[in-house]
Formats: sequence, C-alpha cells, structure tokens
Amino acid sequence: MTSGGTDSDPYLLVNTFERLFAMLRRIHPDQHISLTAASTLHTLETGGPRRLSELAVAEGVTQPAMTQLVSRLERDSLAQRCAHPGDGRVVVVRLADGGRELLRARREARAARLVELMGALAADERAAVMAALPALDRLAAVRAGDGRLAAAASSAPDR
Amino acid sequence: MTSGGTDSDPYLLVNTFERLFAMLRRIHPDQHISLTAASTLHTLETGGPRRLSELAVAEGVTQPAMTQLVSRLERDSLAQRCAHPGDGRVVVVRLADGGRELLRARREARAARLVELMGALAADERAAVMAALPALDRLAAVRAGDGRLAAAASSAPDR
DNA sequence: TATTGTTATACTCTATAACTATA
DNA sequence: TATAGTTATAGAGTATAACAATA
Repeated sequence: MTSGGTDSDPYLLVNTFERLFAMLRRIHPDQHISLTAASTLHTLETGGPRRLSELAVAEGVTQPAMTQLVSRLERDSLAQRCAHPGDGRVVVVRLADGGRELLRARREARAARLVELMGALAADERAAVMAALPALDRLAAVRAGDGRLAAAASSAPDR
Repeated sequence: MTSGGTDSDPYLLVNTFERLFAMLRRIHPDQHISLTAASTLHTLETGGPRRLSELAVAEGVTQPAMTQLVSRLERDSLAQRCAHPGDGRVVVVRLADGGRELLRARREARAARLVELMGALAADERAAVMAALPALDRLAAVRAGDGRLAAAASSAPDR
C-alpha cells in the first residue's frame, strides 16, 4: 500500500469517494426518478416553495432544464406550479403530496439499504463512519457555483 | 452522541450520504463525460480488457446501453473494440491512450478539489474523515447485483 | 438452439439559442 | 431594456424488443 505519512492522501480520498459514489448511485433500483429530481424535491421539502429560477441555481442546472423537470414533476403529481402574487412573470414551485410521499419512501428504502450494508461492517468500522458524519456533512455543504463551504452545516438551503 | 445506544442513526446516515453524493456529483464541471463512462474507463484501467457484456454487468447497464457507450468511447479515442481470438461473437474492449489520459486528468482535478474542500475543515474533522476511509471503502465495495459486501476491501488501482 | 452483440424505437435529462410575456 | 420562463433543437444516456452473426 502506498498509504504513508502524509496527512490526507488525496488519491486514497478521491478513490474512496469515487467508489462510494458509485455504490450510492446503484442504491436506487426501485426509484424511477433522477438524481436531480430527487434533489429538487428535497430542496422544496426542506426549504419550502421556490421560484423556478432559484431551483435551477440550487440544483446547478439551466433554467430550461428546470422548466422541463418541473413539467415532469407536475405531470407526475410530485410538485405544482403556482402564480406569484405581485409578479406575473414568476413561477413558484411547491411540493405536492405525491412528492412528499415519494421522498419518504425513497428515504426509507435507502436508509434500510445503508443500514443493511453497515451491518456488514465491524463495530469499530461503523463507529468510524458515524464519527466522520459531521465532518462529511460539512464537506458536502459546498455550494453549486463556488468552491466554498456553506456557513451552516444543516441541510437548510439558506437564502 | 449517536455512537451510543442505537448505534447508527439511519436518517443521519442517509441524509449525510445524500448530501455528499450531491456534492460529488457537482465536482466535475470540466469533465464532459458521464458517470458511467468514467466508471467504465476506470474498470478497464484497473481490470484490463473486458468483454462488452462483462462491462455491461459490471456497470449495471444493459447490453445495448453498453454497446452505445463503447461506440461513443471509441469515437472519442478513449477505448477500442478488439476481436476475440477464438470466438467471433465476442467483442473485447480495451482502454485507449486517450482514456488513460482522461482518467489521469480527471483524478487529478477531483483530488485537487477534494483537498481544497478538506482544507476548509478543522483538523479534527479531517482526521475523522481520514479515519473513516477504510470503512467507507468497505462500504462502497458492494457488488452491482446483490447487496453483499465484496470479499476484498481494496480495489486498489492507484498508481 | 443458445450466446453475443447490434439495431430500432422511445423516453429522460441536459444544454444553447430563440422566443414570449411581464416588469 | 431587463427579467422570468418557455419553446425549439440537438445530443447523451438509458431501456425494451427485434434482429444478425457466431457457436
């Protein structure tokens, strides 16, 4: 192994994250919903209704892409378009009941799967993962555009 | 803390991983290559030439999808189709020089970005992340099909 | 007949550019 | 003119079903 004395071995880090990423990507066989769609619903759930353009920025996609995504979400009763009182140009998107239920089911399924996988680890390995969660959460709090960490660790989408 | 009674809080775990996943998904602005494409190239690099159908299974996509992906990789000089000596039906896919170089550049860029992000953490947070890497690597070693952990922890390609 | 891969078709998801409606 | 959103168009990426070639 090449792991030696350096503080944080970049390649060990990046390789592990790559592999973890690939694993997480395969954990949703039953969910016929895209990553961006799930993330958008999550943003709507935690942060409440948002303008379509705000959602586009938050999810790191273009406005036309978000227009289409919202159209699909609306067609599937996962979200709703609402009018903005005071500005006729603005479209406000809000979570629909179907979206809330889908998030719940999806979260449940993924949690169950992760717990199952965690069960295959040794106790000290589990402890190491749990101990790293706060730091990983902070690490994950990078904004779409720039490379800085967000101020708060909470998943609340600020603004 | 949560390291006590019920061991691993499933929702803390799943939420953190979701957020980490979303972060990692946004770390490749310069790479105009899909996740599956990158993963396929990585598989070819670490495991050597493979049958097209083997690649499809390894990456968790259908055979037609892999056919198209390989066609794009070949068009972009990232991989090559070769004949199988002895079985005329089989297509063997191997990494091309362009693919090797792309992997290198991609790995470099992502490592640099992750190191940059790690630098924003406190020392003890960095330590917690590094301490969890072996366990995370094991966690990531889930096979495409079933839900079990692979026998060997380290896919250790590296360089 | 079984296996390996490709082609045909359709849908999601994304981007850029052009357009509409409102401010 | 500027802003918010949509439509038009193109391409990647995926799936299922039908097909061709080889074993």
